[in-house]
Amino acid sequence: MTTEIQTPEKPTNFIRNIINEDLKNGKHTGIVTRFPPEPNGYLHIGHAKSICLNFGLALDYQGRCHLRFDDTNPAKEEIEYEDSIRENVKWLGFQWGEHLHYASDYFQAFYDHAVTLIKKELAFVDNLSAEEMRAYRGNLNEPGKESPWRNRPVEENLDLFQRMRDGEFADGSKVVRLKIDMASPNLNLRDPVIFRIKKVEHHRTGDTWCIYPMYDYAHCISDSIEGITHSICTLEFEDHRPLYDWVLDKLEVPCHPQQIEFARLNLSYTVMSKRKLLELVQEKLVDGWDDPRMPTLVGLRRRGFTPQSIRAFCETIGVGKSDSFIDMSILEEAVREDLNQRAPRAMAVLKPLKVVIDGYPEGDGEEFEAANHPNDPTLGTRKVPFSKVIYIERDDFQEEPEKGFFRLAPGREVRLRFAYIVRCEEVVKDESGEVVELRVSYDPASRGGTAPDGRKIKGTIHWVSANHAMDAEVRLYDRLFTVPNPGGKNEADYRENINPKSIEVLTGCKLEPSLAQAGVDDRFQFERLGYFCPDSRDSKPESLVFNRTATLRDSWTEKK
RNA sequence: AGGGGUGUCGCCAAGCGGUAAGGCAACGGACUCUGACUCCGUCAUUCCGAGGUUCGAAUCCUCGCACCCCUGCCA
Repeated sequence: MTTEIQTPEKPTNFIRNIINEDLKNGKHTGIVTRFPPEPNGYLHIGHAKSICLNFGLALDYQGRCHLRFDDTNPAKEEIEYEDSIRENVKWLGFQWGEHLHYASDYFQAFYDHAVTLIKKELAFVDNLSAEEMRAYRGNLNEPGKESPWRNRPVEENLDLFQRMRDGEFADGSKVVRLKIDMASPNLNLRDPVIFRIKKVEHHRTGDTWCIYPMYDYAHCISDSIEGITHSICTLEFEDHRPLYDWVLDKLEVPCHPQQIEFARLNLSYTVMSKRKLLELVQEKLVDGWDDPRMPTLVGLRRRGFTPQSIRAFCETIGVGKSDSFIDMSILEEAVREDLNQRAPRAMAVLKPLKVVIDGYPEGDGEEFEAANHPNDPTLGTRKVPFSKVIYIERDDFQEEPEKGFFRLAPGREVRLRFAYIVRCEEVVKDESGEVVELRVSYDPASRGGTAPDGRKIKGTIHWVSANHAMDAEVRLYDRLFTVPNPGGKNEADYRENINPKSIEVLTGCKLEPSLAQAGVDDRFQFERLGYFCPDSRDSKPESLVFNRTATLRDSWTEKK
């Protein structure tokens, strides 16, 4: 008998294999996954991998994926993070529909199940202090010792637990622990704590609780309550799986989801830990959580990354169990691939060099019809004004052209994109010898850019008409760190490896007028330079600010 | 008395006893009004190592080696 659910012909991975098997042998008829962030920080590209995995699986197998906030520790969690997380997931293009859940929705269930465990003599209230408990736990090589409170009578445990809940005891004075095995080689099984006292107001439940469940205990029960079939988490929870299974085995719960672990994302030239990200923000080493150099989703968004490109990235890196280290260039390549297809082209001169076209009439000049995309006519065309004085990129002129350089140089011809072929006739310098202006002649017969005599013009450069140009600030972003693994073991303090050139602010850049209409979500390719977008925070109609998302590939500079 | 994982091309990653997919990178070449894009071609006789089983092993067995994770009342 074959399954009705068609197995997608996507690149396979071990998780899909498990699901396929479960569907085939009838263990499940559909799948339910979940993305369970703790609302204590901003989502980053590593979370995107998990989001794409969980929501992607649900989509492919026509199941569903829940968004569940793992809000079991009110001391660390804040409502503002929640909003950001919801928005990020939505921005990535995924929907949880009815299934927005909170671990805090299940607080009563956690409590009731703990009572059951106590009654079954599988849990007890412990008076040991945190330090004592650490001492009793043993270590990697030695077994732990049982707490002297481990064999309290059930009634006493029940009474104490009730009073913990009622707020009779101080924070830290008591916990409830499972009775598993203090000699287990798996430290997670040495009578783990499942409830602790924290007289802290919870952002959703207020002060109705002063005891809060621990992750290991809450997570498996939450999964079960929601009917999750495959509970996907990262590798460091592998050691917790026996505990996940133990709890569900001892309790009468709706179902027993299968926990599956995969390798978290490591990206070169950035850091991914919440702690380091937070430090970067707090120490003002970056401009905030949404600094375009940050690997956070808000940062990537402000930088100009599209949801599509991030999803494509997650698709291409795959899912496995071996510790992987993905090169930043893969992420960059993902945006280029997406934007190359969709971004309208425009011309912008970042480091302007004035060029006067001798023989060209003074005045308003003329307009050229420019294609918005060289390979996709459906993106239409726009008018680009041209006149006697224009700006070109300083880098597109070399007084003494190096070998292989085929742009503008004294006596050489170059094509102004969409406009005319010009020849450099004169180089004007200031007292210090710096080139400040070029005088060029132009070939009126080459209007539009093609030479009527069919002569080959190797170089085509971009330009902006001086009279029509709009001034703008352009921020050139690069990798935040100078070393591939700034958070690695061998790197001293990652702060010392921050790339001083990770942001270069250019002012007085010249943009073609059509860019004035750019909206926050618009992405452009500035021809021959890269992909850019207006800065969502700082760009104003009267003072434009653009961010560079990524450069174009450049086999010329690379070769040098 | 430690336990749990992982090792396939520079980076990811398929493969599940029948003779090493794919992507990115790299390297050639074609095309080009973006040194972009696109397009063609090349790129692991070998799968951490050593033995063994088998007609046949990356896949099974044995013994090693390397790396990652675990001693929160964090998740």
